[in-house]
Amino acid sequence: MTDKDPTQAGTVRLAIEREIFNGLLAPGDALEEGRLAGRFGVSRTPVREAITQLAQAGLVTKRAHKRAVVAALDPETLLELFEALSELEGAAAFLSTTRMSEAERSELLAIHEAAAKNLRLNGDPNEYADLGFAFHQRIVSGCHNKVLIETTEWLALRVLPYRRFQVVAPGRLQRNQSDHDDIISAIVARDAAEARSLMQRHTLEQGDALMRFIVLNKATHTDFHPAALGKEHPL
Amino acid sequence: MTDKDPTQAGTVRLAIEREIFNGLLAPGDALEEGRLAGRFGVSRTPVREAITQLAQAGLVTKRAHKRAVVAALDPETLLELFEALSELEGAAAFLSTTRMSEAERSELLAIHEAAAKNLRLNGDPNEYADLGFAFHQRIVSGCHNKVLIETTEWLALRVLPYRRFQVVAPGRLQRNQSDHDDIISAIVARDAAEARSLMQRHTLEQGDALMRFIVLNKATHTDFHPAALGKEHPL
DNA sequence: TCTATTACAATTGTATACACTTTACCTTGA
DNA sequence: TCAAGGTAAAGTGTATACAATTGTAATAGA
Repeated sequence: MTDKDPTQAGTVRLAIEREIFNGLLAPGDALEEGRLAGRFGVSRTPVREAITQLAQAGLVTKRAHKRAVVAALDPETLLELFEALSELEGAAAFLSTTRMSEAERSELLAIHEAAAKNLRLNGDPNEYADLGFAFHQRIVSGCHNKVLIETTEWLALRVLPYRRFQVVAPGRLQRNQSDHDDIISAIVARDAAEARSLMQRHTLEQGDALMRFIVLNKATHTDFHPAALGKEHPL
Repeated sequence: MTDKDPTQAGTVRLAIEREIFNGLLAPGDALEEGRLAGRFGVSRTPVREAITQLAQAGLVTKRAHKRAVVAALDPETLLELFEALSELEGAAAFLSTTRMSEAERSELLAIHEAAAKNLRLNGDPNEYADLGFAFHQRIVSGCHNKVLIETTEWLALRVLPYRRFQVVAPGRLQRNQSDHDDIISAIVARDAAEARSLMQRHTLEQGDALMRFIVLNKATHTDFHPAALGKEHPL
């Protein structure tokens, strides 16, 4: 994901990505090329190129002669993202069950153990969230299909800020860990079909839980913006 | 996919896409900004922006200070693309089975019938290929999940030129139609799980068939470029 | 003859200037 | 007061000029 792009356009793109993820730039905010150019100390050209890239990645929306704005994830789109992501992660789990190397499998187990320990000892919830992301990411990368990995991470990138909300939802962490337990069991037992099914349901459930969270808090999509969900993510 | 982008950058992007698909630009060909600008009668700026978009879409590869080149789909990547695509199209078929409206279903059936008729009467193979694409596309769009649709079409775009090869592979058309028959049956019977399974296997089989075709013809990836597979596609 | 170094050409990356479109506000008339 | 039109301001789209980097070929040395 973090490609070493020495050009200013690449640097600016990463900077804007960061600001989107940690809440400095909220969904709906306008991205004015001139203003950003001034803030980053470059001309409009690399800023413009960065925005084009972000638009292609779906993080910002851009229409001709209109200001680019940070993509607003309305509840419907968010649900669609989780649905699509659940299929992709499920597929990855299916393939990973048989394709992961021993080293990859043991690394996955180590991450899972660390998460369990964090939960037992009431550790830092943000650290647990990071381990959770690592868990998903390792299962995805274990499928050894670059296209599938890239596609999955591309979608995961867009829901990442929202996925983190789990840390503030009561009971979600335990439920999350329990799901991970089952997925690990299926993978260890080399039951690929079961791993797919569990993984898919797990990701879908994350989306549903997020939707319930939104409804219960009568929140608009800006209200559950990452900035409102506790500490920012050290990307 | 075909957004009405009135800017020159958008126009140039579509023009380059066309040239990639119909073989004027073969994988590995360099995309020189200045030369393209001259050919299209615009300055380098919109050309550059178009290339950036194409790079983000995966159709061309671009590294800092290096010339952008048309993405070469080596056999491994091609196989990965089909594997990922099979999962996405399978998922779409699963969802479409229960989500398609009556109108959408009957339209799908009409396309399938037209393809069958074309095959019975030994019609134009290129027309059959178009109907085949329409068949897949309708099943995908029937899932009513914009994110899933966009993601699937994004991958399908990259294999589109190669997928067409079926028209010259002996026996593929009949086998293809037979698969479509089964998929239609599952959808009509509202058997979502079966539709997913069949659709996934079908797309995967298309990839495998393409690989066999490559091996049998001892062809490099440039040899089975669309330009060598008969008439170009009127995109 | 082969290799390394260096200068030059070709191409990309960036800045700046300007044209066109959109937006917002203000004026004018009913 | 409100609506409609126009005008100015803001912002994006494009062209062009220049800087920085890379590819290449020629030359010098072993």
